[in-house]
Amino acid sequence: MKRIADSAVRRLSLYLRFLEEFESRGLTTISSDELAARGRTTSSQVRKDLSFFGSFGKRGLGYSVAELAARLRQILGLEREWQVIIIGAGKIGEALAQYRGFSQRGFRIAAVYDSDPAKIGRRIDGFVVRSIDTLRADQAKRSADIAIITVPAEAAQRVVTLVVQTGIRAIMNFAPIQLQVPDNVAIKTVNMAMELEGLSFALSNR
Amino acid sequence: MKRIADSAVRRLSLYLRFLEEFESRGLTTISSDELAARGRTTSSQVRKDLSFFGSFGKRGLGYSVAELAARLRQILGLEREWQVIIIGAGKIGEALAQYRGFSQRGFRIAAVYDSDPAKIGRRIDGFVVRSIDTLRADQAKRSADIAIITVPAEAAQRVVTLVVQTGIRAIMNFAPIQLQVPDNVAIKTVNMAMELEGLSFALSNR
DNA sequence: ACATGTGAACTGCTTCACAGCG
DNA sequence: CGCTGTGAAGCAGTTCACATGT
Repeated sequence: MKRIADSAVRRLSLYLRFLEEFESRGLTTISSDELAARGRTTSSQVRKDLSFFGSFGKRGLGYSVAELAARLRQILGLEREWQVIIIGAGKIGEALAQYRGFSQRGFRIAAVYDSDPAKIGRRIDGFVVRSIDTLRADQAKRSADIAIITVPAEAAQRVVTLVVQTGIRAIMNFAPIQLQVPDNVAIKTVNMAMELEGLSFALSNR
Repeated sequence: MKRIADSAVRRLSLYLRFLEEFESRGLTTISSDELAARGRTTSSQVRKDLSFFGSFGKRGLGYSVAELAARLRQILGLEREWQVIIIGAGKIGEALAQYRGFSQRGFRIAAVYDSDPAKIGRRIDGFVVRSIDTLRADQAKRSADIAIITVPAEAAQRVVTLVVQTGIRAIMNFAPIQLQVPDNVAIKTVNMAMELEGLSFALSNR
């Protein structure tokens, strides 16, 4: 099976959002053209993206909203609930711990960790902050699927190495640093300062 | 002038980070090979990216660390300070308001806004939350450059339209929704749930 | 008639390879 | 001789255009 582009997966997520929106408005059928308009892309793009996984549409008619949404959830792995842990109980970790957008989509926050004794044991948004030292033992019984890293840059690589050792295979990194992980671990880095620099560049070059 | 790829601009930001790291270690010269190794790319990629803006290297030698860093700062528009406002004083807005990674790079948080009377006037991390109703008047005298949107999805489009009206030409959006802006406005959307879905996809397809 | 699904064409980013210069 | 700068080649992602099914 040929590898699908990262950008295509992002678009699938988008399409799913739009389908849910259409579904809640009571629409039962949608064309690639309508999906494209909603997502600022082209109808060919939509059809190509979908055709990668099969043929879900009816010629002359379009796609069944419910059916396509279900298929996308399946493709994206959203039929099950994923257990997520947050490492780093600073402001950003705290914000993510209570972010409703995650649980809404089946990402369940299982625990929040930190290494700072002043934070361990504190309660934030319903979670008692646990010591990072308990992570390994916790994972042995609970086994979370995804780790969100919100520790300072200096600590990030050490934390990620530990996280990978406990068997976690997917990481979302908010530390402004490029992390080394084995090939079989998926990692997405969100570097907010870098995004701002992109805007700075855009402002400076017009 | 040919348009440069978005991915290339991201890499320039990365290179600058590495250069600063090298600089602090006292290195004065660096080759495209060494930069590439640090950034998980290739030396040709590095040279191509840089050659887009001129020739900064010395053949047989490499690049002057200080000179290249300065040139990148100039290219990225980081020689000046940018005024940033945050709209939405929820947990995420609050986390960003105090995030040191921004000020470190010359992005100065000028104000935090919200529309909730319960939040307006409250002090968070040194900022008194201002009413969104004062934004237009504030902008007339202060004129921020960049707006970070951390309001709920339902409010985001309305807020962005207002922000654009006040003359802001760069937006970083954390609301999980695709926003409409005029062509002359730069916008970067960070959709954290969508990033997690990318990880979910990766976990489901191995 | 309408909208999908898909090869083929195209566009643009990345990698290669080497001439050019220090 | 080493490393840059850059055309040319290669590759991946996007768009086109049309045959196909309903």
